[in-house]
Amino acid sequence: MAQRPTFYILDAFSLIFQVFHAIPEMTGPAGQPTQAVFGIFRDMLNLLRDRKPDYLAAAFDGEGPVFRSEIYPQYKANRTAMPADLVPQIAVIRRVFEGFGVPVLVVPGMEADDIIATLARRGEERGMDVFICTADKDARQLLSDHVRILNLRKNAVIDVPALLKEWGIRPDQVVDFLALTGDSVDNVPGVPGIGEGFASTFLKEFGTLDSLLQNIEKVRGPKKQQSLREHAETARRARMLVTLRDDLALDLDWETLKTSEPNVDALKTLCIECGFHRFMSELPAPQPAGEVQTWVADYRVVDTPELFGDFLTELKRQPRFCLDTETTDIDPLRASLVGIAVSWKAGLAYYLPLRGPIHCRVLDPHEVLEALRPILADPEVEKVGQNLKYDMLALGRAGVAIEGPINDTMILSYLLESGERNHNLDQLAQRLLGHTMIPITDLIGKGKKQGRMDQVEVARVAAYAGEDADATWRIEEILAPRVKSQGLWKLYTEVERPLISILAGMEQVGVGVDTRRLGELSREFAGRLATLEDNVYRLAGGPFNINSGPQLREVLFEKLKLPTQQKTPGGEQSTAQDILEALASRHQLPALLLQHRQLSKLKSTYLDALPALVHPEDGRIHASFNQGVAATGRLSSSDPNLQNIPVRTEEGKQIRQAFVAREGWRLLTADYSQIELRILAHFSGDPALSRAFELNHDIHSVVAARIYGVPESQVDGSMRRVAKTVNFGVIYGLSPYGLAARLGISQAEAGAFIDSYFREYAGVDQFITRTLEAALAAGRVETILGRRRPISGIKNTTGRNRNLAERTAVNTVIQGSAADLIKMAMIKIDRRLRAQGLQARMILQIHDELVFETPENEVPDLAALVRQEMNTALALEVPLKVDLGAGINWLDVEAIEG
DNA sequence: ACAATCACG
DNA sequence: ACGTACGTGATTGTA
Repeated sequence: MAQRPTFYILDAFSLIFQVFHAIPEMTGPAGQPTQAVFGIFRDMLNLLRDRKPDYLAAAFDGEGPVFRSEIYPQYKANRTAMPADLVPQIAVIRRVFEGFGVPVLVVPGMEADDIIATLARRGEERGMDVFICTADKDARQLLSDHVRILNLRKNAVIDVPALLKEWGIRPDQVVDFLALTGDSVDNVPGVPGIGEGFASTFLKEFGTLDSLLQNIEKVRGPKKQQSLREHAETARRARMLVTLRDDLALDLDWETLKTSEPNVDALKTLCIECGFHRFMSELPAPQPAGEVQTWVADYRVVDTPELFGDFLTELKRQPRFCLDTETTDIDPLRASLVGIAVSWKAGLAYYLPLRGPIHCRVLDPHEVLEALRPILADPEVEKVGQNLKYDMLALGRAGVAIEGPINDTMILSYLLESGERNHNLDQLAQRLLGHTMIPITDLIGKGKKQGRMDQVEVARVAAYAGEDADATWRIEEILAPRVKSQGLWKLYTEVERPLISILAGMEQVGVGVDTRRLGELSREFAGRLATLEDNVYRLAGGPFNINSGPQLREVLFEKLKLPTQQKTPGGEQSTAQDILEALASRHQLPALLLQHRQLSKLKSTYLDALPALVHPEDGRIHASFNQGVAATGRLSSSDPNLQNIPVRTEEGKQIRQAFVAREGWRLLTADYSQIELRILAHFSGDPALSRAFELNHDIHSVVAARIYGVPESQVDGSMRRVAKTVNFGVIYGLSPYGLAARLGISQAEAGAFIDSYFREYAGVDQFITRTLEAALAAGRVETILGRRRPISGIKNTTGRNRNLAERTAVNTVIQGSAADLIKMAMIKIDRRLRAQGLQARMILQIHDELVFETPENEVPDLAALVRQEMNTALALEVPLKVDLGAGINWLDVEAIEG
């Protein structure tokens, strides 16, 4: 059967508003707002690439009065004027459509919806498969066998069966459905008291709105009856408003609606104007013949002893150089060296092959490493690299250390753009040099049949590795001056840079793991899970996959008819923890599900996953501590994440028994007590808060006493719990809604607590105001050591982006300053450990906690040293407090009194 | 690849 | 009138 041609109709304003609100504020090089342009650009790229439409059109609303306003003057009256940031973007978006060759349709006095309806009908009549790209619910009345709705952002298609599933109705019932429920987006009224659920039930029973209104007496519930009687006329009128016209007299030339080649030049110009560098490489057609980006590159393979001798002579003359190691594995602690690339001048690099395919010439690894050793350790020679921690570990494994001054482009980039998650070389090269790097997949492939670097021709590895070293060198020359001129050099040289080798050391040492204990716990949990499953199936009336969201939803909300509480961002009924906890009072099943969830999470994420990550050579786990990820300045941990080992529940805690010190050694833990609240006290200078810390009082009880207005002796557990939640709220960005949700109280009550808190702690209120003012003025916030994070959206005059921006601003100052503090402590402790010649090693960092492994007899010395350095890492206006403990594993630690 | 969920600070 | 607590990473199921 012949494929039907496809016709994609874009509801321009629907898409524009959708992306405008979904994407955080963005600005182009000239400071102009660009996020809606960006979103539409991306949608167009995706649409053309993934769906390859045969026909395309974009519909805009026409100028002039709309016939619906004549039926109902308030139509769309609740729409605020278009946001000021969006207005200038519309013209640019029209250029985007133009550039991609999308015909734009506008009919005076007609809304885009009616144009779309007409296009859809006509397309269907011509035998096309029509897809309407819109977020508008009205469009659902147009659904048919060959007309569907495509949500571009979710890439989800709504068709007739999907409509039946969601609303329980046919397309011809959609207008009646919307007439009942109303449509707040267009200010179509609807019948009060009738939501989607009732509308669906009524239409299933009565078929149409008219039939329903004629049989109001048969409707169950007197209130519903009355509301229907009172608002019958409104509903009839609403139906007229939502009914789309599919009979406009459009003079269509189908030839012009055919998808045409994009105008790459025009789109490129637009990308440059808007600063969309990442799109440049995704544009379909090749570069125009005229100018060619020149990447002058001279990459030399050093594969004979003579060449290596010459290379070494040159290298020794360099005060600084860039290096990049090529290995067999992305995990440096499991990797073997394949080669080393070196550069000290833009456009020039040398590659030293150490391993390769059998027919390729390589150098003697031992000789190369021995020759490099003194240079890599030379305190006078600066080593530049991208993610040097990797090279330190990979070379460390081969017995060679990188010491002395270093310079890391990944970290430089992170300090400049802490909000960016990607500081990898490919992106930096693209952004800063306009150069597209050779993808690693060109060499080793991808997916299942991925090869290894040592099986690739030396010449090809040399081109790849040379480019890496060369690009890194060039990037350092751009970024280092920027970091200096931005006033971030001190933070770089005194905190981030020294931290690199400390983290490498922590990863290299790793942590001991008792895999037998993990196995025992896994078997124990498996047994408990089996029992739980039996009971779950019995209560559910049959077996199903408890881990499957859709299956679980069916059991809870359809089979057992439990009330649905809340939807996920994707529009599904949520089965998250708090929902199940609320449902536990109505049925036995949710409580069992919660237990099952907890145990299966612990088993799969920790008990069963950790043993696989134990290193075969030393039986320890070597996680990564990532320095360039968290936007606030925190570290993160991965492979495995050792910063989220369970501690909050009894079941979870047991897993910590499996993290052990070696024979005769101890684990020593040191955590900052209430670090974020102390930092809040420091910044706010609030006397009440500061005094509580000076007197070493229980902060949650103190706050409880003040917000309840009672003496501390009268604070009970539940008051303390409320105060604790409020305290956390202040750090995260307090709102009545959020506090109410967490405490299970009304927003009004939550608001009262917040007011009370800010009355008692006026300094905190002022700190928040100050922070927001500074954020608004500078577009960014700063931590105690001057680490910066841009706050986008803070200038929005309305809406949720603004609120999010404000919460982010306040939280970043506190969380980021705490991160600065513990980083300082790590550096000072590391120095003291070396200076005093202790054998103890720092092995973990968990945001406000450090874990060390130490010979038992060094415990007292280490404890004193750690306490002192942590307490004095930075001079704050309030005292710091550190809790210490030591034990043979991470669970059974005994407190060390200071 | 993405969404939902949940482990931690 | 909206919908949020901040910051991470891993696992699972599903498309």
